[in-house]
Amino acid sequence: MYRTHTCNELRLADAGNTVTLAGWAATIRDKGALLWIDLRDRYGITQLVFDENYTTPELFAQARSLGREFVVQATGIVIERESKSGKIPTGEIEIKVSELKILNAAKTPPFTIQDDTDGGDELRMKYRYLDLRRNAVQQNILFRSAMALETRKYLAEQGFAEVETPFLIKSTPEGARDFVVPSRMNPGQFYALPQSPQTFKQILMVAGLDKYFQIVKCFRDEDLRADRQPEFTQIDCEMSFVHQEDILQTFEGLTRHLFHTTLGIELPVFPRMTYDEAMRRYGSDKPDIRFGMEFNDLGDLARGKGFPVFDSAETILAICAEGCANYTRKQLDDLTEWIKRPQIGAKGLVYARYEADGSVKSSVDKFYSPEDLQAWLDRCGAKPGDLLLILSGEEEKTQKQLSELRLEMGARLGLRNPEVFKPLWVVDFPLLEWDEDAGRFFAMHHPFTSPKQADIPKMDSDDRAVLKSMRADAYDLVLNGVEIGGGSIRIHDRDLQSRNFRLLGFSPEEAESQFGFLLGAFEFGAPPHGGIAFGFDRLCAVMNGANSIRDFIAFPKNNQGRDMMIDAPSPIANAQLDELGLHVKTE
RNA sequence: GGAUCGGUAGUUCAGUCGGUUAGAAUGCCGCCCUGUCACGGCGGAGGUCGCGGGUUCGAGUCCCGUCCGGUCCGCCA
Repeated sequence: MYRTHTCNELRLADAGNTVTLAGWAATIRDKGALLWIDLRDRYGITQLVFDENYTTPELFAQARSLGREFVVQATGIVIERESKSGKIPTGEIEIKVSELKILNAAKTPPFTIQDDTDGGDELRMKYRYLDLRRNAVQQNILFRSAMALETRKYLAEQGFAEVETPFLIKSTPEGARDFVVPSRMNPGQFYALPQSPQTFKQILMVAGLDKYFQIVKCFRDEDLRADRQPEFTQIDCEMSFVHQEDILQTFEGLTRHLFHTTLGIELPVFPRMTYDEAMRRYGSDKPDIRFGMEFNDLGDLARGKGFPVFDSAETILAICAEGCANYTRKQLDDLTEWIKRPQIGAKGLVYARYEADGSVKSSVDKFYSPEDLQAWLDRCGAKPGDLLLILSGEEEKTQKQLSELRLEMGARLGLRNPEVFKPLWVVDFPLLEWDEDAGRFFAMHHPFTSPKQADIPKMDSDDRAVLKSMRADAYDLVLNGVEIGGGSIRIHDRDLQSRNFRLLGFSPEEAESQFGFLLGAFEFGAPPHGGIAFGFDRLCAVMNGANSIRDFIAFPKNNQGRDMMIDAPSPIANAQLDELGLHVKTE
């Protein structure tokens, strides 16, 4: 037996008992005649004590010879500490060690195994097994484990069946790039790893599974970000005989259950907003509603007064930053520079200060009378002391730019508190998205998304504006400005699906070769169905106020898609290539 | 594909206008210390300044190229 207790179990009530603990030597404090070792395992820390008065010289020397991160087993009596610590649950006791065994020596780690480690990201990823020993990271992984367990509990309770779908599937050109896997037995042919189990879960509905879920890996061969990994995990669900409302209710319930069980937080009923409203009020389909600072349209007030930039602008939008009228010229210049960076791409920033004395000072005083400016302030509901920030230009771009500025101002003003959670359903997404480069429509959600019943007649229109105005039974769950999940009611009618494919520019032959199995299935009695998928890694990160999902993934990739620990990807031997019938092009 | 920031001791970083012996903290090693818990004190070792080229009397510092890492845009149905 390696241990009788973990390192977070013993308390004052255990004093006098002989115990055996095992773990890592976290810190060793040598005081000469006294020596303490903090023994650490996943559960906590228990202090071992060695005292010249009663520890044999041999044992004392052995204790002194230990290095950090040695794996040791210690047997001794639990005693009450002379100096207690309130910092750890075992702080009132320590182990008077009588027997010490080194289970494994360890090299000095390249960084400290502490909450505030001195290790940089690169080292931490290379030595991820050491990084994962750190309490801070371990808690994240354990949080994720609890989330997965609670997800299964809740969905099982609701009657969902967990079904595994294949990882080796078929490549399709729509959507993200696929990771492909060569088939040895079928030379020249390739599997693709799923971007999501979309078609399979719909087929499970045709098969009568009624309610399906899976906590499943998905793969997308696109460039990475702090919140985007090439392999990531979804809570993937599909339900039969449901309307949008049933799905929203079920997954609002799941989200509330997860917050309740893992964080002890009770979320209110989630507000809902249409896509159009979200774009109008926040310029984003995933607005952070922890703070206001909503958009105001100044188009009718600001045009036609001789300011050429505004006169020629399709859209003029303003936000009101409360209490920012005292911004210095330098701060405003900084904001202007920030908004002009290529990543944002605005041409310039117009401001109007509502001074404390009630006067208005703006960067466009030349063109506008105080009365004009007052009308802007009133439109935005500004109070003395507030600052209007105004962007103009082409509508979509301006919305996007001002949305970025709004988030930046929210952050600067400390309005994006990571401990506050404001969930939101965004509903009624457009069915189609026009791609200027490709010269055709793409599905905004995916090609199986059902148009709203009332919009189905519009499908036959040749007018691009009419098609653009079509709305879908598609919805996203947004939490603190992060898209946590999305889904839709699916098309279950073969005829409607064919019409949708036609809109998306698929010839009947292309539709047949790529999705024939699904279209075929729809001819054998597909029930009305719909579903949703949550980004599991992202949900874990947002619930902990973290921006990066990497700390919630045990073994993440870096932003070149590399696993720094195992050093993948890597070349393979020629023999292996031959067997797969592959030849690598060299430049 | 593009923008941007960084690479100096095991680690995290500082290093002025280009100037002669490249520093700090921490970690590591040694000695001391009877209540530590970020223990403390004294001492010591530790450097291909990412790599290659260039400018210069002289380069960690300036220029060009390149590699690696972070963040972002494009991309991500």
